[in-house]
Amino acid sequence: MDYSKSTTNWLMSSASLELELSSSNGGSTLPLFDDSPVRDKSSRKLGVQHSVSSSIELASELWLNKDEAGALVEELNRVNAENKRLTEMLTVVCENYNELKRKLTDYMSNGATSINNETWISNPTKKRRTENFSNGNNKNGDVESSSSDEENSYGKPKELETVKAKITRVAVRTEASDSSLILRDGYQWRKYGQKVTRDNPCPRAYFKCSFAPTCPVKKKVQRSLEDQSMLVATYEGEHNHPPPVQPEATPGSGVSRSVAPTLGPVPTLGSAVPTVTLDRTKPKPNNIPNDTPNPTKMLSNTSTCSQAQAQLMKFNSSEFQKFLAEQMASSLTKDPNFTAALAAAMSGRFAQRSSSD
DNA sequence: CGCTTTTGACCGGCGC
DNA sequence: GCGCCGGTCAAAAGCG
Repeated sequence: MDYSKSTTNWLMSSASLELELSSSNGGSTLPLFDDSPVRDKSSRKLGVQHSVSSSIELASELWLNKDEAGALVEELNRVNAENKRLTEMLTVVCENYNELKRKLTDYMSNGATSINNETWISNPTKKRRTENFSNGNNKNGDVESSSSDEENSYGKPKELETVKAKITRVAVRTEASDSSLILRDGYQWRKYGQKVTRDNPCPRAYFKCSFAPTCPVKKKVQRSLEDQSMLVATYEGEHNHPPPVQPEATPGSGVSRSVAPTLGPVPTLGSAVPTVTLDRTKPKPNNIPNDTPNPTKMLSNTSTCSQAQAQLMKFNSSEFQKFLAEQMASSLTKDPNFTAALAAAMSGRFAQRSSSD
């Protein structure tokens, strides 16, 4: 499990941060993150330079009025300068990210052992392999080696699965008074069952991803045995669709669906089942919607990681949130489709005005 | 009316 | 083979 990649994916997807980090005069590419996934180069050639030059040509083609074209050029230059400023900000964020990643790697290699919730329950009579929903604590220390297809005892014939289901686990702290088993992670889930299991008196709820009809991802949610304010969710499989763009706004609004904080793609399971702990009891910082992915939460493990958390507090700042919003706006200005649509709309207005004059 | 949740029944794996 | 157990199904109920 690579927490840094999850964070990277979140950063890349949640705020349209696919920026071409080229300076306005040079165009040298600055890598976003050390481990940024390899992307189609052609899809990244969307710098402001392209927008400016093509827009100027477009403007000169569309309008003969030099004043208006000049105003447009001026505006584009302003956007260009803003983009440069944002690029610098993003560079700082990237540096912080890389530093944080390095510290996290050190931390993981030094003290934090992999958390594996998949255990053999020490039962003298039964050796049935069970899950431990008690918040990732391995009671007997007997760690089973990886086997991510543990949940194949379904009632229906197994589908032709050549790839083993990816399993990951997320622990979420909820209000003590909150007895529901709804865990909002940005996806839409359909509950299809609930069971009381032998090792935990709290019922376990079973969910299927309902955002896409063919999505195979399932989720099990159960309260922790030790700390019943902790909800432990186990995700199985990988979403075959992008996360919903609009997470559900408020709990309890409209149809009661289980929509969870966007945790990004279900992380790949290595030899250990990771546990990510979210704390939903704390107040939301700075206008962050309830279901907005939060890098701090995403990287907070069940073990304390004060150094990493301190670093990640930067991501939580209002400045960073503002920065994300600005990046989205910036991404729009760099989209050639958006530019063309804007030009078409403006040309329509100018044509309308000139005809009315 | 359509969708979701609830809940008892059913199925298959596993241990004895 | 039997019983236990986790996981799933599907009819009924609930809800907007």
